[in-house]
Amino acid sequence: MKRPPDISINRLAIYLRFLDDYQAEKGLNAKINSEELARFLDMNPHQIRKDLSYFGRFGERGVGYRVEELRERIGQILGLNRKWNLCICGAGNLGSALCAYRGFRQMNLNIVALFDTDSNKIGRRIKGIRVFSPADIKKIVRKLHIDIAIIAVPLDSAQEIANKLIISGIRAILNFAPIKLTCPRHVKLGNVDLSTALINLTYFLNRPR
Amino acid sequence: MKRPPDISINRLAIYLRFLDDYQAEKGLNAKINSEELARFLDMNPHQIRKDLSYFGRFGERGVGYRVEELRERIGQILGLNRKWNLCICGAGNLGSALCAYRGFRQMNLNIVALFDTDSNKIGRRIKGIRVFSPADIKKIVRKLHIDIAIIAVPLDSAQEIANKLIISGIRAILNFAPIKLTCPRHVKLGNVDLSTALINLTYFLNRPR
DNA sequence: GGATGTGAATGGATTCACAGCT
DNA sequence: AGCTGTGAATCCATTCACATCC
Repeated sequence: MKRPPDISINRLAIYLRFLDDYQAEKGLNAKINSEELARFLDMNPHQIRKDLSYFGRFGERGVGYRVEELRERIGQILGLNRKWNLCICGAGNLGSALCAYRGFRQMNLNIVALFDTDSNKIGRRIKGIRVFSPADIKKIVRKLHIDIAIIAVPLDSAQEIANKLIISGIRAILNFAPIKLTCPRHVKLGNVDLSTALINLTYFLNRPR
Repeated sequence: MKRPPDISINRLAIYLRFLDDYQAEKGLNAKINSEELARFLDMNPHQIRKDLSYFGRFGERGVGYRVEELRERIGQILGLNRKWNLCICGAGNLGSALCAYRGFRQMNLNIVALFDTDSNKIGRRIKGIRVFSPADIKKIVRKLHIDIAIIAVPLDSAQEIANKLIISGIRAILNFAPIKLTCPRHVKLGNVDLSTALINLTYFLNRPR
């Protein structure tokens, strides 16, 4: 059995979200097979089975998957059966949007602090989340046991904030600024670029047909 | 010469953004070769040359690339040498954040309308962008010649809004709601999922090391 | 000489097809 | 009988190596 590709891990998250909804609708004893699941998610059933096979055996041959069990086990694999504490750096629109994002809470991802340089915001709450000064990153990360930081600050301050996070002992950073951050090996770095998806569309619209 | 893979197109956008900045710093006659470019972007120079080769010839052998020319031609390929009109459906935090996102304006992507069901917002402006009722989507899309719509509404109303956009004659949709939208072939659909990137991190943190 | 551009080789991911279980 | 789980086959992307041209 080979090491699962990153992209399979992404897809597990998609399966999990669907199974949550499906179970909410169909109840605790719901069953589903790879073909139905594929139809719902507009995917290939072979791929779903292959993705799962990297992590173990989850179904009953001749029957399919018990939704509750599959949900539980994917949660375990993704580390979503425990709570994670997150902070968001940058209390602008993007930071606020992420604070309010329902998908996080549902996945056991709890935002416990915001950081912003704006002294009008420091000490107040946004979406119920307390705003701190970036000068206090180290203190707060330790005190609140923050595992993951999200960088939602402007381009120019992204690396500076990242450095503060790194010395605070954070374990992972998700960066929304359109820049390649440099980061030591022991801090896991993820990136989201909001504009590339859009530029893909302009490319397709621009092509002569 | 084969059809360029989608992922090469994404990378062109990354090259373009870098070249914009690089030219701003180094001036109109700047030159760069694939090795330097790769170093800046933390990539492999072979990959950069391969990506470019799908679309034509851009450099001078023995010299490298003239930044201005490369910038111009990548812009052409991606359709970013013309303006695009966008609308954003959902004037919540995410919609507002996207309105304020500097990266769009810089790439000739102009947000010209917001749509929201909240009657307190309709008729007002957010970040300088006028808010309209979703009932007026068809009228406004045509009047303002909107090419691309961004869906930043809650999960439950995403498909409904998508349907309105589809009948309005929109050409492309970028969906931020965590759901697979159904969409006719002639409307190009892109998806951005904010939580998968995060869940990738929890997976890595969760793995025994 | 020196860097591009590109076929060929390698490495990964997806799809297939069927053995293996229930 | 029927669906999972998985090696093998295919397909696609990345990396390499060098012929090519300024």
